[in-house]
Amino acid sequence: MPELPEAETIARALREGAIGRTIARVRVIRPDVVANPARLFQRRLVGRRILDLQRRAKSIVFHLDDGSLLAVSLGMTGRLLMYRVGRPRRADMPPHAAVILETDPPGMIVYDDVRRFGRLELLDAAGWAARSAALGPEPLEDSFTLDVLGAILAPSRAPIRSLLLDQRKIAGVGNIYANEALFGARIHPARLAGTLQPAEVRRLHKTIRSVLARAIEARGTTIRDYRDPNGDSGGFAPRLVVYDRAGSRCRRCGTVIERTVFGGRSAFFCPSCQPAARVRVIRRRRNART
DNA sequence: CATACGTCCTGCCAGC
DNA sequence: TGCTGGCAGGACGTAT
Repeated sequence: MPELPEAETIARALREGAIGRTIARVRVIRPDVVANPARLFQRRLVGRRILDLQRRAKSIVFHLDDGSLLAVSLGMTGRLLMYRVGRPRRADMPPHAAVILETDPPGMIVYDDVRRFGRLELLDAAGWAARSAALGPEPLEDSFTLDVLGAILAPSRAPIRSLLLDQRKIAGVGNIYANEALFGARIHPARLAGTLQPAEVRRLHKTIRSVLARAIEARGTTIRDYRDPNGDSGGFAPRLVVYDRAGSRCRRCGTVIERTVFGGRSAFFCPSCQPAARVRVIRRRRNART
């Protein structure tokens, strides 16, 4: 569930509370969320000090004092909860705690995940570099220019919504913000990426960045499960214009928002503001090879 | 190579 | 009230 803005919100909050702490004890309650063998994961983590926290795509990355990195991918329902002083009372423990890091000074960082699609992975610097290299550019960085987006879209035959979800192409965009950015750019989600006109690419470049930035300002979107490390919901849900609004009226034109499914995921759009692809001539070039 | 689809897992909610 | 089917913010592996 959590996409770039939610992961960024979590990383920022943990920067406040977790940097400088030493991991004193590691409890792996649900080994299936740990990518490493659980014993190894525990042994390597205990005694490490947290030097820094970063976000990459939808992952939160702990930088540890031996040069290793702990990458946390939240899946659909993962949460990183921070208890700055001591430990929560039993009744206040999150119900689906999967991994618990007890810290010194006394405190806790709890990874909680109902569905357990998330993963915690401890990597050395080279391992993390390889993972990061497999991901596309960060859409909020200055290096993510209009030309960079154009070069990603042009050769693709995938529906634009599917392409936006492909982390190897662009990092951090998930289903909520893909749909929101496409509405802002007035592009139907099923349009084939390579068929977008220059003006449409320009609009999309702008709306991808603006919707992500505004969502970070609002501390993320909570549809149901998302919480920040303090347990608080994000504030962006009321600003969603199409996601999860099928049957409601478009805020721009009043047309009823529709929902359709492709690539196994829901797409939401305003059929009036985001018209389907024009009937287009199918151009097929004869291939030289068989 | 690129794209499409099923799968992992639990809980919630609408509809009957 | 209780049950059932559908659906969920992700991403990996396999098929085509």
